[in-house]
Amino acid sequence: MTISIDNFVKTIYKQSKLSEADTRISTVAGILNITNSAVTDMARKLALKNMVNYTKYKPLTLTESGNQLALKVIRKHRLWESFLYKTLNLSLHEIHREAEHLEHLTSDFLANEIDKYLGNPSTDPHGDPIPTINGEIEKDVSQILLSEVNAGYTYEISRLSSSDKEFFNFCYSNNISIGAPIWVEKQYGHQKMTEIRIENNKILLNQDFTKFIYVKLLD
Amino acid sequence: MTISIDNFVKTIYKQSKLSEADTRISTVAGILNITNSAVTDMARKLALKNMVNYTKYKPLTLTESGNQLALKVIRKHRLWESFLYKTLNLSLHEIHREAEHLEHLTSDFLANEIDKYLGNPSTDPHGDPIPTINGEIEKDVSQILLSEVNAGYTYEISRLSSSDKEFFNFCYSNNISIGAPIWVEKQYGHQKMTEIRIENNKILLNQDFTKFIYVKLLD
DNA sequence: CAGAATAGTTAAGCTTGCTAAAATATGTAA
DNA sequence: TTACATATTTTAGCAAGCTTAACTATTCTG
Repeated sequence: MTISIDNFVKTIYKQSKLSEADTRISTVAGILNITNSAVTDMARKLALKNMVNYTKYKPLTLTESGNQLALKVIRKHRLWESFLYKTLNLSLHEIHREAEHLEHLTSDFLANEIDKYLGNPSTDPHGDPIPTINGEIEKDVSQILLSEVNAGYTYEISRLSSSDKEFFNFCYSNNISIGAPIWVEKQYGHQKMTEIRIENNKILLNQDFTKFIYVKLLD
Repeated sequence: MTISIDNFVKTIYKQSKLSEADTRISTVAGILNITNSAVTDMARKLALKNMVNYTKYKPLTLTESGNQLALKVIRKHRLWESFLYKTLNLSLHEIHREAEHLEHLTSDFLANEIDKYLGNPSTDPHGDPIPTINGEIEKDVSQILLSEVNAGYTYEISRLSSSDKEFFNFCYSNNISIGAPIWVEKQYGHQKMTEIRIENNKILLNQDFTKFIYVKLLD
């Protein structure tokens, strides 16, 4: 497996979680920053290798072995993030940036040694779950995207699932961090905005934020 | 810079230290496990990029910028070895194997963070010097290859500069480790063998070992 | 110093992972 | 339901990093 293939299946994996219907050629091309034809090309090649299901003009999906590869890459990514965070004390943005590269040249052996060192953590510093060595990933159904929660309740932030520097800068400045309690004041359906109250500050978040923040209902 | 280029300049750098005259196309090809024509090809391309000095039929040498790139790669390699050794407690053979991959996808930023974490070490766990961020590398003239020392003196082992698993297995079994004192009984010039005494055991080492073990004279 | 052995070069060709441009299919709005 | 906009596919082509095979230069040996 090459770095290109790693990134290709990882992208399909993640995009499928967001929207199966929108895991289309042009969407994947946009994320990977390559042309549509390069994506069509790769999709065909990976279909031959039984990693991807490809039907002309249809959204892309992963086969079971494509799925397992994606989970392996994500596992390595999140283990690196955890490891660099713990040892070197880098920021959430920096660990992502470095892990994005290291994930591709990491042996299963090394990933497992890092996992052992960390005590087999279930999540990384962003709160994202770390797939196990067997390719299982925990789906915590109690976690909901902030863009989709009901207004009028208090929640606890459980994941900051972004990779963008500005995102984390904003979160840091506004005390949006994992474990912090927030009150959801109102959801503006049409404008796709969410009004929250955190430490007595009122903040209006758009989907650039609320699609990356997961919360749990506090009872 | 690509992984191929990293490995190419690293190989020329290391081979040049062993023997400038024998830093030839076929020698480099043998080390990289590619054909002579692939080496000629790459040498030409890197000559255009001003990394390598290439004259037909002559040994390869690095330009100043090729040298700097090689030192950067070696720095990252040795920092990774040191970091994995310290945190994960891997063996000398394992750290080499993993660093061999990681060195290529490591940002200067990350290398510097690792360096800071380790307290700017001057050598890695093999005893090999770590180039500085400015591309300087310490040459300790008091260190001599075991293949070249005079018999009849006691030395201290200062470097085990190999990457071979069997090499380290043998060293481990015979208490050959950094810091250990050894008595050099005899040098057999013709057969290229060295007879040493370590912890009252007499061992005859050939050049597969003595070309990778550096020692310092104990006074 | 000739000739053989060895090393190096050149040429042609392959795969991977892309791009650009042209052709075609799909979806949508009038 | 046509017509257009958009998405996708197809075709041609390129650079990197290789290989194999044929050819040529260098070096070693007798």
